[in-house]
Amino acid sequence: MSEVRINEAIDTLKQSGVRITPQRHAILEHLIQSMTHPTADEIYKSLEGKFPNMSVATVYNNLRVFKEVGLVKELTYGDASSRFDCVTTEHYHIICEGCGKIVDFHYPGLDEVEALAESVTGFDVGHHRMEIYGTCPDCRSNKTKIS
Amino acid sequence: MSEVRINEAIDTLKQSGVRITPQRHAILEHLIQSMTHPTADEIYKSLEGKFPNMSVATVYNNLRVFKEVGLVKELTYGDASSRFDCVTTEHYHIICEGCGKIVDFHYPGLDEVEALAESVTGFDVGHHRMEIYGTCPDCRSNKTKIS
DNA sequence: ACACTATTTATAAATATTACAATGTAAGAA
DNA sequence: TTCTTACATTGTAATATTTATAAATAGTGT
Repeated sequence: MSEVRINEAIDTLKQSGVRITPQRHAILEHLIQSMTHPTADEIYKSLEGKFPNMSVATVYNNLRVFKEVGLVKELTYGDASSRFDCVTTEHYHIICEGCGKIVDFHYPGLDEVEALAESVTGFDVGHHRMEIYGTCPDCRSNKTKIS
Repeated sequence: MSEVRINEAIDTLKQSGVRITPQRHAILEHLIQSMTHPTADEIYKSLEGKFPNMSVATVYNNLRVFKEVGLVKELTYGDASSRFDCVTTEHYHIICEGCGKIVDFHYPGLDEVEALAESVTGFDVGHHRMEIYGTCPDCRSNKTKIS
């Protein structure tokens, strides 16, 4: 279960010399257990019960720490809030333009494209980002009902 | 030259029933001629000379109009300013993590990935976004000099 | 136990973008 | 042409996300 994954994550943190505070544990737990890709504010709000006087800054700080260690990826969306994704296996995201839902889907990894880009542009390639946009089944059926 | 492309873009706008104001013409011209992918603020600043009392809001408004017509794509980067890219041929971007430079590079288009995502998730796929991150030749040579 | 460092908190600040009301401008009808 | 109406622009205020900072707190090692 997610127990295992939390412990793995904590080990990773310890190995990087990051202290495990109660707040960090809770944020990590929330990230791993929630199947959504929460925003910083969603995490903050969902932990208000357990930590009535936790600060939003703490959430942001620790998400940055997790990012630096490589446990978490930030998905940026312009003016809107970033969403945070606990990195486990290699996967991409498909995003519903109707309701904003984000669904994971697996794909081999676009190594070819990286290689080509590298040779064409002379860059040293580090990583890439890919997202697919569309309409999820729920939103599609809602649309057809209306029309 | 870019003359042609500007006229094509203006035709597209006219066909969509969008008025061609001096400001719109200038923003469009700047987008097409500049090989960079400017931010709204960069466009605003670069047109201050010609239009001393143009408002930033005008730039944002018209970029939205251009986006709706499909002439322009917005590249969002979290908290940082969005950049705007005049859509011409199908291409992707490689972005330098050192200096922020964005370089275009052409690639066949990831139709396969879209198809797979569609069948796996049940979404109706509309479009996708892909970006590659790395270090550009300039930044790489700067780094080696220092070390 | 003590000194030192990392972390959290609370608040203020920075920044990008949007909303809104007022003014200006262009296109069509009379 | 002149009136009317709809669209554009301007200027400013508001919103929202994220970061910076300083003070308070907790944890670690000697």
